[in-house]
Amino acid sequence: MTRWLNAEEQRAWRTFLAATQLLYSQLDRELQRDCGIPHTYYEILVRLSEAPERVLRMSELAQAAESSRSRLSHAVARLEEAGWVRRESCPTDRRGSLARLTEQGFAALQAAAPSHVESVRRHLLDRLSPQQVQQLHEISEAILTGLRAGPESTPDGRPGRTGTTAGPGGCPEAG
Amino acid sequence: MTRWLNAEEQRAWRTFLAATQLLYSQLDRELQRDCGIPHTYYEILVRLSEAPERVLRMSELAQAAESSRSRLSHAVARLEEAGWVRRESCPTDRRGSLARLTEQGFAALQAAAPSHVESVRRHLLDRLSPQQVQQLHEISEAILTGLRAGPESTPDGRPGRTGTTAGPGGCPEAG
DNA sequence: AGGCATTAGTTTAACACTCAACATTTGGAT
DNA sequence: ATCCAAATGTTGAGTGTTAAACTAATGCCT
Repeated sequence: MTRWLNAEEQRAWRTFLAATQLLYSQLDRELQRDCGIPHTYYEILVRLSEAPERVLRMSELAQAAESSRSRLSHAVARLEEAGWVRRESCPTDRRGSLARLTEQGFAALQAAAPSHVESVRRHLLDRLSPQQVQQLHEISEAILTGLRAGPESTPDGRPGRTGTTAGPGGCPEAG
Repeated sequence: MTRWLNAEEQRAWRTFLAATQLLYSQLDRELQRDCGIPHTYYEILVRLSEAPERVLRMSELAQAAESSRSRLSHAVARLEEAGWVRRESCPTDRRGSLARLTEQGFAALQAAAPSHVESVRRHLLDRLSPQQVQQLHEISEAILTGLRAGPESTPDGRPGRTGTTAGPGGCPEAG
């Protein structure tokens, strides 16, 4: 019953997996080395820096940074200790709280950005042709749309794949 | 001096980032739910299952699973507690140790594989045309090659990109 | 043989992430 | 008005990851 991966699908999946894992661990390591924060924290600072007045509700920030509420809460606590973010109470909703990027935080982000952008270029964009960058964009868009639609939806416009080739003999080649 | 990202590069990078992050967290969550281990552990079991006699030196396993030695050491300790992997001393090198997949571990992997493969299909492969799968493969190869070559190497066969468009006005759009 | 850099693997501590439980507030339904 | 489900945000426990220090064995070099 299981629709195992055929050889080409398997190669594609495993290569993708390895490439993205190495890519992110490399970017994370460089960011950690250069400015002492993980990439997810950097992402939070970026989203804040782009918001009007550099303030956002926690929940909006969580959404913007693709983070869970819990993770964001922990992260902001840590960024607050560093003096890069300040929490304020929300005037219109007593449940809520606001996260504001401090001047110090903005300065830290400005200091970190050039080397991070350079990393992204060096490890990703410079390795791809402009056409591949375009392709990667479209592919990512498709994946994202599927994931955002929720786990129940089914991709359409594509022929059904129920008849794909059979799986492994003895061992699960499902990496 | 900084080669900031232009609009298209920025969109591509951010979409890629969001898509892969959501994809992996989704796959991880489903694997955790269905068989109680993170994806990195699953990867370890798969690599062991494919090795001759289902045994590998720790260092070989680390390489195969794209893991650091430290991480692997922790992971194998945990998998050993579960009875899925057993450590043996290496006969040819007294420093070394071998990790062997137990029958129990193999059975657990077999049980986990179908639903995991289904996840990979549902969230990734089914969303892409066969051509896009091919493109993703090539893109991943390119990234991987660059990363494996080491941080010092420069991509070749591509025109230099020193003259890209300038960066942000006030704030680092480097997400 | 002796010395020593290298390699294999583990360990510790600090940190980040997840899940579930929790307190609080909101907003609608009756 | 009252009740209750839904939403906001935090917290704590458990788990995984990382970097650096550490032990032990290897193999080369003289």
